[in-house]
Amino acid sequence: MNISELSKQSGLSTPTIRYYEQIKLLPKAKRKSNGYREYSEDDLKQLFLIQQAQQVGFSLTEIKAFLPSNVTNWDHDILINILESKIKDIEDLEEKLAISKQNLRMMVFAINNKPDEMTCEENAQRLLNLYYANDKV
Amino acid sequence: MNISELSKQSGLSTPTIRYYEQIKLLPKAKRKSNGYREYSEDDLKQLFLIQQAQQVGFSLTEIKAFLPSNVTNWDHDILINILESKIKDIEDLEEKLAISKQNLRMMVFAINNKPDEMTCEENAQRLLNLYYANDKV
DNA sequence: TATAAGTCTAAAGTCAACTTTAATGTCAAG
DNA sequence: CTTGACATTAAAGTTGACTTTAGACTTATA
Repeated sequence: MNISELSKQSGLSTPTIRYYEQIKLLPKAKRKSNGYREYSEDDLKQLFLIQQAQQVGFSLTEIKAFLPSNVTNWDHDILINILESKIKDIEDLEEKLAISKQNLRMMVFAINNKPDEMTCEENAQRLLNLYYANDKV
Repeated sequence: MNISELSKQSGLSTPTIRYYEQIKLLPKAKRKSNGYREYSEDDLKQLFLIQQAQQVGFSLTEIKAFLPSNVTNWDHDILINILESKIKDIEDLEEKLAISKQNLRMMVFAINNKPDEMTCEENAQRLLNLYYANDKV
């Protein structure tokens, strides 16, 4: 398929796809006789993979390290270590998310239950303290 | 406390703290007679709050919107909506994290269980397909 | 066959989130 | 009373991840 088709299917713009090739996040694309890039389903899969990793907070440089295509030459033990440290990163992030969610819920609660005689400023102070109390847990 | 003390306790550099003031993520700091900024525990709490929100993927602009200090003038219903949409964002992210973790685990598994007769290239292809299969679930 | 739509490249521009630089002022220790 | 650590500002520079621009070529449509 042409680049615009890959763009449509992946949801990434054509310049982004070319940019990914440039920074070696995608292999150099095969070219048709006219010079146009030619893509396969595998490229599409790889773009999905990249987007997914990106959404959970990995930088493009980090992603490069564990793309299957880059993985083939690697020492298996090192690779497994990288992967497991990524899993650990995700688990750390999951914990942080849980805390943040808790904080946001507390905020909603505090706003819904502001004592009538409290000013907005006092309530803001109260919120900050609620947050902080939770951070320390 | 002085800016360097706040820096130490918050883990943010002093230029970052000044930058946050500039973009109004922190209120204009009180000044001592010599012009030095003077900070309180509340500022520290706010910096922790900011860092936490940032770690879970909110931009500084987004964070500004739901800082207690900016929240005081807001319409409660709008604010509650913002907060609940943030909670929703976190829950979406949690789902993505779970999928990614699953994918990474699959990758570890695939690497540990590469059939002996398979080349690295074939295994890379196999990995990509495993990922993709999982994305589609 | 002209015109629009798609592709190419290289290079420059953008935006967020900082960091660095430069020039100057203040304070604490020897 | 000077030296070194800390403070101030405004402005410029950096990095990551793209996007936009410009000029040229190709392909599909009226």
